[in-house]
Amino acid sequence: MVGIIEVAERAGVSTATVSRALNGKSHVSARAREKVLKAAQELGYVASSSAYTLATGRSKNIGVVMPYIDRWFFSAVLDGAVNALVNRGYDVTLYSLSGGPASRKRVFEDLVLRKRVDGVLTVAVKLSESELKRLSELQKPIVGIGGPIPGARSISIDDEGAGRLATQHLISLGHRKVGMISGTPATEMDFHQPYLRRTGYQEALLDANLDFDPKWVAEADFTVSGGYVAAKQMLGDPRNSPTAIYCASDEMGFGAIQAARDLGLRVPQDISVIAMDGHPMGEFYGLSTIDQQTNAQGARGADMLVDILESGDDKLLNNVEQLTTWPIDLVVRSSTARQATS
Amino acid sequence: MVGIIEVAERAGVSTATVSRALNGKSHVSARAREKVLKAAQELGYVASSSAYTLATGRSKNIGVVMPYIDRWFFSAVLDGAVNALVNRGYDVTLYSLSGGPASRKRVFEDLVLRKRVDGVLTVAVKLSESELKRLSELQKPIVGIGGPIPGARSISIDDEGAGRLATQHLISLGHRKVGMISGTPATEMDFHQPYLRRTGYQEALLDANLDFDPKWVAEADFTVSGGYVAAKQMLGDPRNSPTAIYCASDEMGFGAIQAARDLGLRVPQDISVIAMDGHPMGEFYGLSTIDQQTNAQGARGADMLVDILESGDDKLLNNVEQLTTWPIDLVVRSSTARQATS
DNA sequence: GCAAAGATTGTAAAGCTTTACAGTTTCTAC
DNA sequence: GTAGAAACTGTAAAGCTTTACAATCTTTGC
Repeated sequence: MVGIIEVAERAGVSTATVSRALNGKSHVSARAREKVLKAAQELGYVASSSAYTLATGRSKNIGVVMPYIDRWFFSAVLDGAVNALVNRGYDVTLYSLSGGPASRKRVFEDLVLRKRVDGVLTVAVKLSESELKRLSELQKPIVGIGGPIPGARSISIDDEGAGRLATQHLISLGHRKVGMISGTPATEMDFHQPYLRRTGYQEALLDANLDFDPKWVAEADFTVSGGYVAAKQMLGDPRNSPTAIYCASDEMGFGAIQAARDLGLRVPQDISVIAMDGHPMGEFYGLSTIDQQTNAQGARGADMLVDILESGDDKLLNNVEQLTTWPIDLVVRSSTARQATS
Repeated sequence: MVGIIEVAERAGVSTATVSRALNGKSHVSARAREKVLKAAQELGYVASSSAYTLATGRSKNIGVVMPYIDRWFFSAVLDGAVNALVNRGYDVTLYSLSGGPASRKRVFEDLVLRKRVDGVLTVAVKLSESELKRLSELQKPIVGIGGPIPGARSISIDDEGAGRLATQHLISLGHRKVGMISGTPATEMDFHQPYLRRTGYQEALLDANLDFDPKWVAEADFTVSGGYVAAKQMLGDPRNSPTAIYCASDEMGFGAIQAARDLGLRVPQDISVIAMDGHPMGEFYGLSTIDQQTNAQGARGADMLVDILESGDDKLLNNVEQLTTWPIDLVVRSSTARQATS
């Protein structure tokens, strides 16, 4: 195995100079730097990361913690984060919480403690007081995506505002009977998007002095088939069904569109559907939506984390509560239209 | 920072005994082990992974390399791998190849070399001769998923057989005019699934003495909208359109179903559609498919890798070419049916 | 009770890098 | 030409663990 000593010998300098040259530090003459680079190149030398970490205390590695991996929202955030981090020279180690509370404890106690990561990016995970404390003690910065984290930095859309905006869009098109398919809070998801989005919906109705029929609100599990079942139930009643539906996720929106079609309703002539997320299949299905640029959220969160790490300012590390509200876009496609005058 | 020395002092033993006790090695009396465990618990001690890696040469970390992260197939494999690995005490570091050839080179030269990972799991990535050589030199075992890797272990379905099976299913239902929507090989994907699946399709037609019309084969990019466009084109010609279509991915299948509906064709009465993958939305859309249990492939690949690492048998490490053919299941749903007698 | 074998424990080296500090060289201004 | 400053370079310690080897204790068979 070729180590820094071999490089130093070949270049005819000391290991200290090799280290400085390879890490781009100053106080190295151009000539020495060149010799070192050449020797390292020829030997195919790459510094051992464990020795680097042991010596410096930094791992150039970020831990990403998320409740699911194979759901679209999470994989999109992850993709954005990985790309941003690789650009800045960081690796990503992935921790899933789907193993239940025991694995969750292990993630936070064990893996972070072992100096494996320089910082933690959480997605839709609300840290407990003790988890936060532990990370704080260890000077590990944290950035959360998908909801505010008390005592830490986070990036989140305004879920309530999103619900209101979507609903207002429907109201502005003349709809008076507006339903909603809300999400159910899954156990591993620590935030309250379902609740907040529904609050926004109700406020928009209230502002517009519109009736609110409890039958027009259903809960589903964020999936296509969940949305389908809920929408079919809601739209099936010929005497009292809404003319527009707001779905709390695009996937539920796909299901709702399908349900409408299966009931012989035309979208958008008979029923308007708007959802939210910005799922890539949304364009295909012509689904109007509130786009939250999931990928970019991941990238931004990653960049924030690295900025903190590289600022060198320890004061930035801990106990900074700061919520970055992520902008959302209303994307109007063919699934929403002015209500037919009856 | 609490290190092994503090634990040793508190337990009244040497650091060697602490290390042995904590790592479950033998040659430690029950009494000493108990004292150590207690002291470690009280101090909240966790060994530094960089020091561990430096001393042992093992990182308990697996690198997963894939061309995309936010596409369903890849995130499903990743999910399976992460869960399997966490169960066996390994972390996962994720490398995306979407940054192009430069980042690819960096992944293989740099990151693996730096002793960051004990082994590599690749998904739909064909390693070059030199990449393989480098990994071999470093005694890093490799397992590939999604295609055979010359000179290494891999897990793959029989793509040709899958194409044949799907096509035979359609033929067995009485279809005589069978089309296919094949994938285009994306630059980052190194294997030839598109080609192989199409070969299987053509062989099945040949075996059944059926005509093969070049118009009945289209290429699309594996996405829903790609499948939609291709299917609409193929089904739009009223004089000469197939009565059944085999799509090389479920997402293209969703698009094809939609295209048929938009053309006023009923699925499956007027047109049968079968695809392949086992996408979770397939059940919702009633799409018949060839299920390849993506999640389980990831888990199996991860387990293979850890088995090699923990066998302790160096001969197993390198130059073992071994292809595990992964079983596939024909899942018949409502999108395929016997052809209407005309 | 004792020797030998076996189990347990401790000491210290090894693993590889970064970096503080001290020492050396080069340059500048007079 | 020289003193002083500035830039460069090297030595050696620190970072934390595992583990080979040596030393000590315990058990066993007679």
